Amino acid sequence: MAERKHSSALTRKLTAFIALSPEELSWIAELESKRTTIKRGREITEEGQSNHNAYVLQEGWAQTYKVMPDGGRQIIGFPIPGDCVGLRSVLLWTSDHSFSAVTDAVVSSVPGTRMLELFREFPRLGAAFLWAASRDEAMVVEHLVNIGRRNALERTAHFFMELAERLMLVGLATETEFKCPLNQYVIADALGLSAIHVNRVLRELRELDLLTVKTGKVIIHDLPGLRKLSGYRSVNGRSTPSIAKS
Amino acid sequence: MAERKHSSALTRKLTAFIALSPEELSWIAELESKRTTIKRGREITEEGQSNHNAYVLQEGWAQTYKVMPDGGRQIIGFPIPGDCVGLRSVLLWTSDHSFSAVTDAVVSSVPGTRMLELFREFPRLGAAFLWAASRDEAMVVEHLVNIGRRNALERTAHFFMELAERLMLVGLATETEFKCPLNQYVIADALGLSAIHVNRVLRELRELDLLTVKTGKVIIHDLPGLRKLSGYRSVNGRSTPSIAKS
DNA sequence: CCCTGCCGCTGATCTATGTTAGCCCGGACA
DNA sequence: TGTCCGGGCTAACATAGATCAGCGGCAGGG
Repeated sequence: MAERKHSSALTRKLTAFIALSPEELSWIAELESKRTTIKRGREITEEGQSNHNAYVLQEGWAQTYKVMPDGGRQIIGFPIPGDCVGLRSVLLWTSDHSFSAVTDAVVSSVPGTRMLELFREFPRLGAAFLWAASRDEAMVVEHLVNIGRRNALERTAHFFMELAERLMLVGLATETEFKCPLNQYVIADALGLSAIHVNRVLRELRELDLLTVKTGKVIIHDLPGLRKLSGYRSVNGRSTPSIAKS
Repeated sequence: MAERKHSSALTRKLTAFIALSPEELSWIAELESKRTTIKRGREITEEGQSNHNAYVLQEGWAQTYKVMPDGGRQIIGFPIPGDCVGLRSVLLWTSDHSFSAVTDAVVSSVPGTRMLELFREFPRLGAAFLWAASRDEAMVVEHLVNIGRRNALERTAHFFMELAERLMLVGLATETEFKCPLNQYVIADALGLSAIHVNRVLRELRELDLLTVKTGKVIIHDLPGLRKLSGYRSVNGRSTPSIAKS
């Protein structure tokens, strides 16, 4: 939709909320300039460190999660390009989750102190990041409701609906299919289920002619059916009140 | 700890992160000036409205939640005095959850537009609210992990540990007890369990001499035991990197 | 005073999901 | 070419937690 000038995913996202000055834009660009490639599976932050970076995901899939004492883990979310990870840790001065690459990925890492400087120098960016953080929080809340109050079938369906919609917004999905590198173990850790049960549920979704999940690819057979089953409500509508005067 | 001058709970919270100018303080004070009392059980925002207010809880207990199509609901959190509710809805331009009073409560309501003006006039407050929002998000994440990866007993124990710690920070709990107006149905909706099962679990916690939950009051018998059972990790440490120069 | 409704509490049963223990296939690698 | 490994897949069995049905106490209101 929006004509995408050649700009980073992050600035494209933020400008949806607030018009950024050239100076602000160039600072952000500089923050993002230091890019690193990370191999799939690599963990980027561990819980409990105390000197923090923030990361902007540029390419690839990642996951944020917490590990339990018994070795299990709960995946919080799957950042996609343009998403910011670890800002919370910077602000709260305590790393409360881990972050790793699901596929090979490219990230820019920003020292926490730089991030705080940025807010000092360009306070308007505080509001912009607040808006972005609110979107993230809304996603976590949705995830919470999904796990707390839906059974495995609805839950899984809902999960893929949400994923599809997010990816569509970035042009990475169509109405009928999208690429998806998540295996059943990862899906299980995200949905609070066992991998075995995920397998059963995926089979059932397939048998109901709703959704087929193969390695690397998801095919949507019956969108209205899925929507009905999962109680999914799209989060559309203009999502930008726009605090910029003009 | 901090000598509390007579200031609102909200400003006390925000100044923990950033030093506010007198002008900023007075604006916030004005925002908070319009107070309303709401009766217990009253719902303040419904999902799906489209003209939004933000609320600052001043006194009493509240709950934020989503209702499911089948009538069930998932409680997201229990704001306590000083917490801001509905900011997300204002920023995202879509009310994604409901909010109601658990006890009689006092709130200040702030029209969304005022809130946005505030960020335009005093951009530094954007960073301050971003910090506050990060704290909220961390709580939701913790809640997500709790529901996704702990069984009913651990989950319930963890829930009360967290509650106790939050209330202690505001001086509303001691190491051994605190007032708590939540009944078993509400606890169930928060933990993603049935009320019946909550009852059983509370009985078990009592029989294990860990925790007694009575109407209106929670008594902690064995803090280390609870901590061990629930895998609770305190979220202490200075939680303020402080972006203010001085 | 009795009625009503809320809340805590319980036992019996049912079911969704976890656990254990595998098989099979395809791709990477020696 | 064979072996190893990750991942999808399955069946049999175990169990945590939901559901159903109901009791009793207590506070508020007519």
